[in-house]
Amino acid sequence: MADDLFKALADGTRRTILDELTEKSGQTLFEICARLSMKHGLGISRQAVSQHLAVLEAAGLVETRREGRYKFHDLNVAPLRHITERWLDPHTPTPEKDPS
Amino acid sequence: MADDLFKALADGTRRTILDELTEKSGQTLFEICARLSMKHGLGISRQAVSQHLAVLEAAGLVETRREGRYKFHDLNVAPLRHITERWLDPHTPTPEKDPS
DNA sequence: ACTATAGGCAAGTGCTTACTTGCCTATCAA
DNA sequence: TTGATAGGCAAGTAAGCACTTGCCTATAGT
Repeated sequence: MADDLFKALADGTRRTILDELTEKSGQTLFEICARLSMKHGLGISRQAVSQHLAVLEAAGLVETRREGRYKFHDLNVAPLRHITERWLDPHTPTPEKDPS
Repeated sequence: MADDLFKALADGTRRTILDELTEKSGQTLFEICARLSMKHGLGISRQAVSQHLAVLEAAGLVETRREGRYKFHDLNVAPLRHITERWLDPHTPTPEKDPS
């Protein structure tokens, strides 16, 4: 749960994708590919981006909706809100389950 | 910079170490090893913990001070404070440098 | 001096992961 | 129906990472 979230954030390309979705939510896979290539000079294949989006979706950071042949990707920042609380607020520690 | 931080947080054992340092700051390597083993049932070698601490230190999350043959590890939560701001506050996006 | 304790260094191993390549399905426009 | 566009699936590769093993240094107690 928390593991998926931190693992998703561990990759720089995925964080850049979150940046792009922050700037404009509801983008398609191809739109994200184009932006990564144009704005960030990332020479990355469509499948690689697709796999990154799957990781972000598994972490709950991205939600998708299908419309015809398009699939739109929306950002969900809710999981990000309290991920650092367990260390920033020493009064109410929320120890994680031992890593499995 | 931000990459080191997120990479450091990506591992569950390292997050548990941060939990332990939150509970009691200024622990030695052996003390941390003992706690991981006792409280969390982690069968992990001293060197593994040492390497985790090095990663946390590179990320700025842990600071160390030597005293005689002891080396104490202190938690520094400052880097954690604003890591999600770039996505939580859409008005002032802080786009990361392209991943190197 | 000898021994125990606290820690560091470096090479090796096996699993994970980011990425590619190739092919396949589905929707829309002509 | 044909062709183009948007996306998915699966196997393979190469690099990264967590962890171990073995040995070495330094401080402290006897």
